[in-house]
Formats: sequence, structure tokens, C-alpha cells
Amino acid sequence: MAYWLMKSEPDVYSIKDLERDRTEIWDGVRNYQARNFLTSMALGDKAFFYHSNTKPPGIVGLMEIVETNVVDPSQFDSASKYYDPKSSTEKPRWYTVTVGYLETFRTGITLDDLREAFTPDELWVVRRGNRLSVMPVDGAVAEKLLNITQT
DNA sequence: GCCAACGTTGGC
DNA sequence: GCCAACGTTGGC
Repeated sequence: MAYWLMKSEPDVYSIKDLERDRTEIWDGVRNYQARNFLTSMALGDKAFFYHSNTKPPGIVGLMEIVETNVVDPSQFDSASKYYDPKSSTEKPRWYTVTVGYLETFRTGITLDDLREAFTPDELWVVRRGNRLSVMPVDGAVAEKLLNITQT
């Protein structure tokens, strides 16, 4: 089983929203590297939910991948801000996953904490100027993260 | 609100 | 294929 980190702005979609919805299609990713990570996810993989563009940014909870290789429906919706006119139903360009809610950490792990605990090579989210919204998390790093949230 | 980082677009 | 212009992300 692999671990991932997925970013969302809480004003757009937060861990609270996912707790309410229980499962949700992770739509709107329009970056090829991030999409490639999404398509390599497997059922049962777990993903840390990261709140970006908020105060403070950081990891707030845990999700599970409950459906893989989902065609992102927003790419065909001309009313959506994620609409992609270059995509077609015959040859969709954007794939994603459905995530399921697992837990909200009692105390989140802020970006400051992450910077203290991990090097940029260990955890990409602490890399300077990092804009990738979906990234893998090394197994040992994931265990460390889960331990931190239990304290 | 600012701005650095960086991905994408399009002219050539 | 290069690269300047532009748009977006996201921390601060």
C-alpha cells in the first residue's frame, strides 16, 4: 500500500467537507505530473489531506483511495472552471480518483512542523516553490507523520 | 495583497 | 525547438 499527499484549499474543499460527504471525486487537477500520480494510485492506498492557501497550511487528516482511474467529469463541463475544450469523451485527458474519509487529525501538522521534521527530499511539500498538488509520500515518512499526529 | 516559483502557450 | 509572455499556485 502506498501513501500520497493531496492538496486542497479549504475555502474550495476542506477535510470537513469530506467528512460530511464521506467520499468525493478529486476533480480539477490540471497538471500532468499530478495526473500521472493520480493514475498510478491503487485501491486501498492512503492519502494525507493537506490544506493549502490558508493559515496555517498543513496536513489535517487522512483519506483512502476508494476508486481508481476515474474520468474527471469537470473536463467536459463548459460551465466548470476546470473545463478543457481540448479533451473529449472518446479520449479523456484528465483522470482522477474517488477518495474516502478516514480521519481528521486531532492536531494537524503545520507546514512549519513539516519543515522541522523532514528534508525537502523526504517530503516534497516542503520544497521551495513546490506547486505540485498530488505527490507520493515515502512509507517511512508516512509512519513518522502518523506517529506525530498521535502525540 | 504581494510576489517568487514555475508550468503553459504561442510566435518565430 | 527556443524562449518571452502570461497565468496560476501558494506561502507570507
